[in-house]
Amino acid sequence: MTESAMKAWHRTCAMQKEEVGPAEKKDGKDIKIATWNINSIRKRLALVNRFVREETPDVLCLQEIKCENKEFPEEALRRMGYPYIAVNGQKGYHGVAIVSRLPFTQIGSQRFCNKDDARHLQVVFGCEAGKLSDITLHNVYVPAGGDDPDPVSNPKFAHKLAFLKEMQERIKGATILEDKTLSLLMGDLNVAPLETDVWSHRQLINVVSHTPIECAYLNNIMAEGWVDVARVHIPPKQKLYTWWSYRAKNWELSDRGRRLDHIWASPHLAGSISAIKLIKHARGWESPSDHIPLIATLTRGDRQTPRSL
DNA sequence: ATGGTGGCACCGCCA
Repeated sequence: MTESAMKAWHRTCAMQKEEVGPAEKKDGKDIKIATWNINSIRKRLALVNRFVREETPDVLCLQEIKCENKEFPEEALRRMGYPYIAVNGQKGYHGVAIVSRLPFTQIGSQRFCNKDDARHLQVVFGCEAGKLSDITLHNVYVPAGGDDPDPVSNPKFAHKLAFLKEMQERIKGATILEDKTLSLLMGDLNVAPLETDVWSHRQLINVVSHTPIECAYLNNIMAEGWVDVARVHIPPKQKLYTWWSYRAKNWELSDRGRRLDHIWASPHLAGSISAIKLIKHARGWESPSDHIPLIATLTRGDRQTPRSL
């Protein structure tokens, strides 16, 4: 681990000691921001509807929508209460979208590795003018990387590493702690960085998603100014998964999961995240996605700036 | 030790 990666990790640990936690009282000013790899939006529209009725997120980042922009079910999502919709779609593969109750002031997407893959979408939205500055939200779908963990023989793994490298260069939270940037980065990052992010560290050490090089690359991105918010709220010694393979006979019983989906915040925003929730039972819904939704609750104070670290 | 499932496209690809 590089020195800066170490610092990023210590930021996460330092926050834990402050017990920024779910004990915090809701006052109606909370914003809930969710991420979910839906594995085809058209196939699972009913599940999205169920999720938003049960959890009422204000903003929802979707990955693997697997459709072109014009096929995205915008009208249905508007009826679910999301008038603001940003889509970066692609026929058959990948594709990301952000649907929101809060208006966007900016929408954009970045290309990675000189490919036309739809793997990124960024929006800026305000949180009640004057109370908290605008938040930049990145929705990312990192390439899975194929099966062979060798970038020489497996171009998909090489692409994954190159993608992570570009992320480190181009998507920064806050490089120094004094930087008051308020940013969120969430999505399917396809890397489970901690030993407790996989069902067996020993058995997955050479399996794509948990190899040392990917974990190092992910830590290097984090070192550019991100806090792993899920691990602020859920201790790193505790097992935590967001994905269970379709191939298991009984996903729940065998419990061979991995934490591939992440919620990161820039340091000055991380302190305003009052809760992280994983909707594990969504994996057991009828015809489910292999990923579950994650929700971050952002508690807006009355102060001009959020609580700092 | 291997193969197991799923979505979309189009008869294989990607996950």
